[in-house]
Amino acid sequence: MRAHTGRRRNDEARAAILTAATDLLAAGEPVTLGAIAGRAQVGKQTIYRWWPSKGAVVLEAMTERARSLAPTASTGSLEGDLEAFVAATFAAAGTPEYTATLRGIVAEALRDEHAAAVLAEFTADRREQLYLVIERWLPDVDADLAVDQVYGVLWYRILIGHAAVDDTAGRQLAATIAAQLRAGS
Amino acid sequence: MRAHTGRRRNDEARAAILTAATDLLAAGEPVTLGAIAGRAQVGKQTIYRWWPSKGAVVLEAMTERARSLAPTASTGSLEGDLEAFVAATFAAAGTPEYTATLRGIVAEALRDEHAAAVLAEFTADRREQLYLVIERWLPDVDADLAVDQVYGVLWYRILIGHAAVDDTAGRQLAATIAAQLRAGS
DNA sequence: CCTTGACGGTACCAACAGTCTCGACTAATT
DNA sequence: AATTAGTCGAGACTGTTGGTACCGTCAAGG
Repeated sequence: MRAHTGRRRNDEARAAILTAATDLLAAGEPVTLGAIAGRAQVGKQTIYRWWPSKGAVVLEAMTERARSLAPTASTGSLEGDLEAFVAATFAAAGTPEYTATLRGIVAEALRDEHAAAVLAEFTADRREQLYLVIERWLPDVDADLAVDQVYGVLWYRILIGHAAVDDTAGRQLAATIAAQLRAGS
Repeated sequence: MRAHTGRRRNDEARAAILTAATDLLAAGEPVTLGAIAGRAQVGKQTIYRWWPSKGAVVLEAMTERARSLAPTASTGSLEGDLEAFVAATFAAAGTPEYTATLRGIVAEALRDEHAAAVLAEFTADRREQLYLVIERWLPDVDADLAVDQVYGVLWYRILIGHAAVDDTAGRQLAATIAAQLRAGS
């Protein structure tokens, strides 16, 4: 096993590809691989050298962006923490660009197994964040169902589009879930 | 406006098309238009004469099948009715064929506006059924969020696949939602 | 028997995911 | 400095699919 030789991976290209992907998603334009490559000023092969499929690119782009939404500092109570986290999540996910992006991601995941795997990872990460918020106050409660209720309502509304995904909805749901968790402990 | 002349619509062809669509979905095979037409022994044009897009066909096929799942007779309590309905829904939706079908439908809806409209109608119908169950016992409660919690968990788990969608999960969720509704009334 | 319109079948088109090849470039090894 | 390995952007190419156009045929009303 000899050391690496040859030209190294261009990180600017990587960043440009991910940025192009999120830009297209957010703009509502069709996210084709040609469009990503064109906008990133990159050859298609450069994309396929590093990602197994188009869906994987899109999901990685999205995942990077979502890292910004982390649980905030404690507010002093389960109710407060939960409300802050869930409301922030709903408010962020409810913006038109973000909604379009999340829909696009599900579409990718449903026809590409690589993308599905990354989506599973992404959602697991999100659930874990919420679980941590709950566990801080109620370490012994089984919160799996409660967590699924929160993200279930979020994704369901995003996909179907029949009801609002916003700050207010998030607050209402958080209060409901908090009461449910307290009753179950 | 003259009366209708010419050959009439062949209802066998319509049925064959819808059956072929559900068969393919259930079998997990790729649901392409050519495959539907081939399996139904039908020309592609015959499909496009009656449906605006592939997604519309698939969704109509699915909707017809889902009509079978209706709310059952009352068991004597909110808790009982809710548990019966939700558990039956989860049990039905959790079977591998049905899960595959539902995923396929979302995939169609995400890239075809006709399909999206039909999916919106379909899910609205499902919510209405659940709402009726609740309203029978708690006519004055605002059940919108509770309904979304039920179907949210269902769809979320179906799409991500991280947790079971079965009888047991349905029962647990139904009990939780029933308690929540009682507390809120 | 003639017109109307649906039928099955198939050739066709455009868009797209993914592969392959090309000459140019860059970094480690010799 | 020369060699070698591996990346780069670019674009041609393949295969599949959704959707359209056209064919000759079949059924029903006038």
